Amino acid sequence: MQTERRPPSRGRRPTQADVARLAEVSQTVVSYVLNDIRTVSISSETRKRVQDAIAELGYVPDNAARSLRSGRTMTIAAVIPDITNPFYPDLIRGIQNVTQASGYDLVTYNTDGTLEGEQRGIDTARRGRVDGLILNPFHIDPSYLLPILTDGIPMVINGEYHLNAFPPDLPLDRVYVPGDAAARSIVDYLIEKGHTRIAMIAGEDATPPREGRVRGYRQALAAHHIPLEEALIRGSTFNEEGGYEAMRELLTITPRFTAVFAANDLMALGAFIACREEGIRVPDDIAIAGFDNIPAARLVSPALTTVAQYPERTGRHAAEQLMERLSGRYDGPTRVDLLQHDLIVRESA
Amino acid sequence: MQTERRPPSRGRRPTQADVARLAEVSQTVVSYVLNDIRTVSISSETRKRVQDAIAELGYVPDNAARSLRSGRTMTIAAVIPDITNPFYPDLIRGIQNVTQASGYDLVTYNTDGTLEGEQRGIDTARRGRVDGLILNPFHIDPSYLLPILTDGIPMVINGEYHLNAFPPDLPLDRVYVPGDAAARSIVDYLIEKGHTRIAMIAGEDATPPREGRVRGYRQALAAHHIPLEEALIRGSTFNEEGGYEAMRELLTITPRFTAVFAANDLMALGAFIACREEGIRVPDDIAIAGFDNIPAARLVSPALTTVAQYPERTGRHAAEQLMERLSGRYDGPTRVDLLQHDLIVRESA
DNA sequence: TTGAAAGCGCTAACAG
DNA sequence: CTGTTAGCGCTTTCAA
Repeated sequence: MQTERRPPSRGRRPTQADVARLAEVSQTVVSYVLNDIRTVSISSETRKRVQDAIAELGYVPDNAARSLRSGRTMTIAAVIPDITNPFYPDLIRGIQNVTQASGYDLVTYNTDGTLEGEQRGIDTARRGRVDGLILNPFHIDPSYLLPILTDGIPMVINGEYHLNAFPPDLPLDRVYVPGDAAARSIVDYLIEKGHTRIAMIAGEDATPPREGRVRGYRQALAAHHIPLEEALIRGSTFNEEGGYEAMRELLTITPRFTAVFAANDLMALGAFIACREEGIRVPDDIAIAGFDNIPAARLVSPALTTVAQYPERTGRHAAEQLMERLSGRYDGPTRVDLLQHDLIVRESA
Repeated sequence: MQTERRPPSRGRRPTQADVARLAEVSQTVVSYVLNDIRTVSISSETRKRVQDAIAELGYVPDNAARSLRSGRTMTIAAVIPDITNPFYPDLIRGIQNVTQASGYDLVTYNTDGTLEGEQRGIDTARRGRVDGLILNPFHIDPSYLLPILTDGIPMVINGEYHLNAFPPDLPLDRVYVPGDAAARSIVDYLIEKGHTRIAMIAGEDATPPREGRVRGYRQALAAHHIPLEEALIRGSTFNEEGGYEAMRELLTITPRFTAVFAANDLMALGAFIACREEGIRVPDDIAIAGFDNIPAARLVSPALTTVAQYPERTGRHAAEQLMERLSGRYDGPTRVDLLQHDLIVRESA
């Protein structure tokens, strides 16, 4: 019985049943051939008949049916804040390099750095029954993740997200560059270069990257007995506009600071633009340092001094952790892997 | 009967049947409440009982089952060559802006500019029964797309892909910047600045963007009676490395040309690097022009002269065309929309 | 206003 | 080596 009304122009796609009919075998055999099951053996003659029928009909398996039945989707989801920040495409590419090799599909959710976006990404992921998740959470409450983990869906979190209250036996792993240590290394560098009044363009309020990097900034100042001026720390969105706005506001402060540390490169580039508009020379009047080492960092003028992260490697690592969980090769407690970062001295500071 | 073996750690997720049991209604009613069907009316008391049960169990609908039954996935796919080229994240963002507003999910497939990647993206999309596709094809044979279109799955193609042989009544639309006109505008500009020997870094062989832009380059030279030197046209991949390699090869040619037109900005930036290494001044010794106007273009030094495309707008437009098809608001013949481009003169040429 | 029942296309246990 | 059969979770028709 054909109970539902189909959209008018959509022709019916061939199913395994159609293939079976044409090849004069049962539907089961079609499934066997398709999935290359080795617990049963199919005569090569039958296999050929099936394959011919598949080709003739242009049959393509239906993933919805397949995953409904098998409970697996062969898909993992990556939830990231901003695809237009060059950091994330590299991360995605790293993830994809390993998921693809394992036959997994990757779907990407862009949250725009909002709580709603994160919820939507995670919800949709859950509804879509993805087999695993890679998350860059900014705002989501950890409790939101718990049901997914207890369902047994493995997850890798990239970033210094606070979920210490979680039991250790969940299928959860973590990878991140320690933001405080990395920030300390670059602020230390600025201090060594003689700067004592160093502003910070901190990024969006109450987000893990901001918090780690601000902590490092504070630590570096404290270690050198430089008094902290809260007014020199400026929030903004993590993009070029945010950096531009923050810099404009900072430039109204007198007497003027001599260096700025921006919590990411995009914001540092925005600060460049603000300086250019004001006729402020970088690094002579104000030194500017960034964070991430996006490809543009070495191409701008002056080339940007920054802390390198390795997003492609990060993505690969996160995906590998996930694949180990998915394949059952690892089934232990939460792993926490700290990733490499490097101070990259160029011209801007 | 529970015939299959579940992955050990995965707890069973609540289903509509569980909700129904708890709320003491039939499963049907749960579905009604969930989908807010208005052809039937549910008493507000029943509705409340159902909603409470949903909350209590943390029920989340299963998309695989839903789309298996309904034939709709509420998902569209975008197939793009290279997520790390800043052009594409902007395109994606534009697409997402409109799909999200219509309640559609977006999944992105990265092809790495390969035929296999395109096939994989399209196949997976088809298997996954996405409701629509936005494609940036480089290599795929048009015949590969035909069964999808005749199945009634609408598609928007971004780029000057040759499928003139297609019947006009397929659910297919096209949006693109005419590569030849855009390339002509910038090569014309170079010629007006006095350049007569202009090299071209053309990008990957036999791809639509390359072909359109090379055509424009040839047209501009011809219009000014400048003889074409094939040796000055150099292929490469559409990224920074490709531009770098191509430029190094071009620089071995004597006597040297005075300007280069790169078929995208990433390649132009690679050419910058090659020049820097050789101590060649831009634009004094060699002028360099790009294509795309990626964000980095105005930040590099010298700032890059280029042709602006508007990927965010392009994505939005493509997605709107698709949504019109999907909603039935449009059901006519193929639409072809040409998009705006602008010559952006900066410092590099 | 509610419920029963069919069945989307597929996998996998089991029987032959 | 091949077939029969149940049922994944859901939407939708039809009946009450």
